[in-house]
Amino acid sequence: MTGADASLRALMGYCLRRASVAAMADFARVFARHGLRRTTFSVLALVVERPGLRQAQVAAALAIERPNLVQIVGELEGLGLLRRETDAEDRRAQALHPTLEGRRLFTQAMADVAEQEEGLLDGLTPAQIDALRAALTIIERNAGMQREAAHDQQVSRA
Amino acid sequence: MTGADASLRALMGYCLRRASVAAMADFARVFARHGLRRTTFSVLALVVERPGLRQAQVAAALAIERPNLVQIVGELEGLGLLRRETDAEDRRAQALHPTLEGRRLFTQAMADVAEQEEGLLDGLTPAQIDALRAALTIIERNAGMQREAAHDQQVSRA
DNA sequence: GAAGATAGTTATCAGATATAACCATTCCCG
DNA sequence: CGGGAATGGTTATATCTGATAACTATCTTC
Repeated sequence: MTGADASLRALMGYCLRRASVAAMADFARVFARHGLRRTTFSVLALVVERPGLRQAQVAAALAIERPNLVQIVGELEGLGLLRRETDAEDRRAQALHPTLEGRRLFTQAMADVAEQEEGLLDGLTPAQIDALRAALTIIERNAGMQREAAHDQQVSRA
Repeated sequence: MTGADASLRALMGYCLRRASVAAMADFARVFARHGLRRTTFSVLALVVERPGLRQAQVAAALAIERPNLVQIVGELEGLGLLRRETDAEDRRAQALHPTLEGRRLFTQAMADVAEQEEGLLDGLTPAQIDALRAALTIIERNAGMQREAAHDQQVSRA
């Protein structure tokens, strides 16, 4: 019963999702070892890289809906990995700053994640890896553009 | 605020997921135009390609849990796109056969999906596309192997 | 200063996926 | 042959993720 999904394998979307789901399952275990989830890891990464970012900016950068980010940031704050600070210039905004523990834990988690990635990319040359990243970026952009176009259509129809 | 996620972009897993999520959102709209969802489309594809497949075989091929497949097959059956037939050789098993309407609708849906894919892969050469598919296959396999290894560890620990 | 936009929050919901338990049937082996 | 283990399908349920609507507080604009 090998290759029953041959016709689906011809679709890049299918390959993309199967690879993504399989890879995410692996990463989830790595995140869990550090008490994180995929989303909390991503947010922490962003906050460590760019301290002072506001929640809305984090949400936009990671394509997370703001309401969902509230819970994620709350979890990270509860873990003592970051803290919310009301922005002095705009008292509506919450600027996010990593704690020392947040930076420390992120460094460790990122090292683990990188190691996991090595195993995931085993069998690919550096050139192939670069090409893969480039291709994925193009796909993401194309998808976004198609979605926008469809949305525009809807709007103009209205 | 462009490129706030630069350090995450260095992770292939991040690029993979962003691309996958964006692409799936597009495909979902295509599926919906035919009254399908991603999972029902996949199952229908398999049943059209390999009539007579049993549910457990479909579930294994698509990495869907059997309980979840029940609902999916039920939906397709309700739409009149396939029918369940108790297997003569094993009266526990349900062999799945596409209806004429099922084949017809799948052909149309697949054409639409293929067209969507073209747009998604815009800017990639055929060689790049082949390389991408190959890379995704390797990643999926690597991920599966790492998961198995981790699982084996757990088992031997028990 | 009023109207509208924006940041964060709350509550809620929809969807997909995973788990446990159950019945019917088949397989395997003593 | 008979009985226990394994398998196929099903049901019910839990979980987890992401999406939407509506609210408050604050800021912006005119």
